[in-house]
Amino acid sequence: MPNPSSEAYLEHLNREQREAVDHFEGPLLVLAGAGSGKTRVLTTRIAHLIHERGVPPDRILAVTFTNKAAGELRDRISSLLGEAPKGMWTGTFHGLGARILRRHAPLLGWSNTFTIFDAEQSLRLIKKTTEEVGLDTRRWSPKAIRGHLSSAKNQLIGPQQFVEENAEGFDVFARNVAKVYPAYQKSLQAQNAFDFDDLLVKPVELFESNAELLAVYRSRFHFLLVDEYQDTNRAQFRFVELLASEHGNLMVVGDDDQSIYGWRGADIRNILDFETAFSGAHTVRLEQNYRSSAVILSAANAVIAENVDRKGKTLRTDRVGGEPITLVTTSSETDEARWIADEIEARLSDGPGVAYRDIAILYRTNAQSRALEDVFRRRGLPYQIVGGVRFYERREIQDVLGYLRLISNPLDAGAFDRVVNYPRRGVGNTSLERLSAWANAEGISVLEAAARADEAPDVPKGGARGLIAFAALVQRYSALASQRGVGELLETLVEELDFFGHLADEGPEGEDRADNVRELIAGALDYNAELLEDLEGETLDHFTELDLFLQQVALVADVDRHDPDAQVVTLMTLHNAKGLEFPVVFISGLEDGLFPLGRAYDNPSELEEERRLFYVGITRAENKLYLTHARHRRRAGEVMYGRLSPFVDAIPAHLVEKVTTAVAGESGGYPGRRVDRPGPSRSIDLGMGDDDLDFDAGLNQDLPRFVKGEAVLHDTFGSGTIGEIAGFGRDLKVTVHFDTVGTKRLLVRYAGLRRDFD
DNA sequence: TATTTGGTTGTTTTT
DNA sequence: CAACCAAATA
Repeated sequence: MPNPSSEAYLEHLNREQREAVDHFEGPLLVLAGAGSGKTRVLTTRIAHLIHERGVPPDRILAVTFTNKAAGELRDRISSLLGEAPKGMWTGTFHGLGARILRRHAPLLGWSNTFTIFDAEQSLRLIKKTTEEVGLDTRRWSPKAIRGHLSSAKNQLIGPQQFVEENAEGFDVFARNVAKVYPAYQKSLQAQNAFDFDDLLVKPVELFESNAELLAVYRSRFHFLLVDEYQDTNRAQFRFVELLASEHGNLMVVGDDDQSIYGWRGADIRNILDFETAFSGAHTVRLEQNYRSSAVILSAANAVIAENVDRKGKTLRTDRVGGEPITLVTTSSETDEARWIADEIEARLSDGPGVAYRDIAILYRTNAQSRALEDVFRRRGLPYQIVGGVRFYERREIQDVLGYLRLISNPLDAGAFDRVVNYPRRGVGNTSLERLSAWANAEGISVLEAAARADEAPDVPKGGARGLIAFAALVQRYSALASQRGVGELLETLVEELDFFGHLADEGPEGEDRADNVRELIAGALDYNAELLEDLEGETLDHFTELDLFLQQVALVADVDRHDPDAQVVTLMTLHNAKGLEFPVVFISGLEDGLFPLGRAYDNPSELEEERRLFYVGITRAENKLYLTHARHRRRAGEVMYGRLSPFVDAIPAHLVEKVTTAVAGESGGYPGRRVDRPGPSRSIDLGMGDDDLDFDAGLNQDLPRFVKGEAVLHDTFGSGTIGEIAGFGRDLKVTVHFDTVGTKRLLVRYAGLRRDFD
């Protein structure tokens, strides 16, 4: 958008958008359909508040769903205004919570330099706590306990209340959680740590118990804006309510049809009941879509219309027609991946217009990325995976971060356990157990105890030596942390510990791990603390750059690391795709049981949430949508057979063009209709029916024919060459010399061999 | 104390 | 088919 001198920017808005932007005081609900320009509305309204209404930027608080969105919001407002909105707070609920707690944690009994435990760390602590209260962690899975704890927290149920309600209840599981919860919370505090959920819960607690402080924040933030409001949970609602109920200057933007976080406590009623919660609310509906083709939009509308629990709206577009949606039947996940790769290559070589970065492949579960990744890697197709095995959760990264955490927070027991014997210092379990017993008896932290390990009774000599050296190292770096930047600190540390040397000893994987550590160091060197706390230097003084770096590490999401400008294809889960858009989108794995997941059938509202997720996926696409499914797929080590997802049935047949891959067409099973792959840029006129998917493939029952010396691919054994051929028909056997796993004799019928064209 | 092994477990989705 | 963990060993 241009940089306007006065109200020029309003001209780029449609009537409804303008209405929202013009709204000044009082509650406002913006029901914004997918692709309806809500980000533009949000940014323009903030700019408008500042520029036209004279609201000082530091009176504004804007909550976004990701850190990246917060950054973009800031940038766009800056370019509208011609200067940065100084003093405006933007961030995720978690980020803002952390920011508030950084200032006031002492009021709650934590210190300002608290650590944020990520999901991994809280899981470890939960496990430890569960054991300590005498429960068997095999019977009571820490993950399940974490889930319950998290949902309790998200409903603002504290340990005390939870115990009151569940300790005597009939639900055994809840009774056990009631044992763990208070102990867990106590341990967090003892380590001066908050978990993710605390970042939402504790600020609420702070405000509820401290009227003066609440008053300060209420007047500080005279205007609140919340994006993706449909995905807020109870704690987030309360946070917003506390700040906004008095002045009522609250704008929320959301789409009930895109609510996909019910499983983590998001309450769709927050948006459905907004008008009752904030009386006098004004509502604006944005139903004009500027993103997708008419074909894609009709499909999206048809899919979401099947849901019952919704406010109901229909997206419109001025665009007409568009490329048909391509529905692809493939044989297996590898076949699916291969077809997708072929299609991408075909589209790209077809001419200009589409680039790698215009393409996204979406899936329901992270595990599905593997098959795609394998094929892409072999083909040399550039890609980036968002999510999955998270960068910061990788073992080697956790090891390095463990040191940093301990250096930053000497009370962090989890970090201590993690790194005390890595690299090896001769400190084993016996040493640690005796040490921690002694630490408890003395009432000192494990790190202090380690420093004086020679005073502790029965700690083996070798162990004690290692412990003392370890503690000395940590203390030395703690002192260093206030003088050096994180990057430098990290470089020195990795050097001193000879991290790369140890990784190299681990074999080929070590090289990848070393690369990851290098990337982390590069990130740390790049890190600039001033950017994080873009204002209000007062808080900066209390913390080392290391503290702030660790906070940032804990709060960045996978999507935040997504680079939309990189010339690569993007692979991610549908959840991560929320809020993004791509000219070309593949939604893969559309099998009944996978998407929707089988267990969603237990509960109508879960099924509706899955359908919303599908809707979110469809509406990410601007020009072309592919839906792919595989007849069978390996899941958790087992072969799963799945019919086409029933979600696809809702899409009117005339919008869809069906394709079956060569492999799927030949390999028997459920023969489908074969259609040649359409030219990439063909456009259909809407209205031509083409419905029959069924059985006319009887002639293709025979198996693929192989010749001696031919290159073939096997799902698990990889590539190889055909040797002897024996038998015929159903009993056709071949000997295959595989490149990596040697020679195998296989029954062609079961082997799923494919010709290797690469 | 360190390493190996065998068994178990699990796949939704994430800040 | 993994990754992860507890128990058995060197």
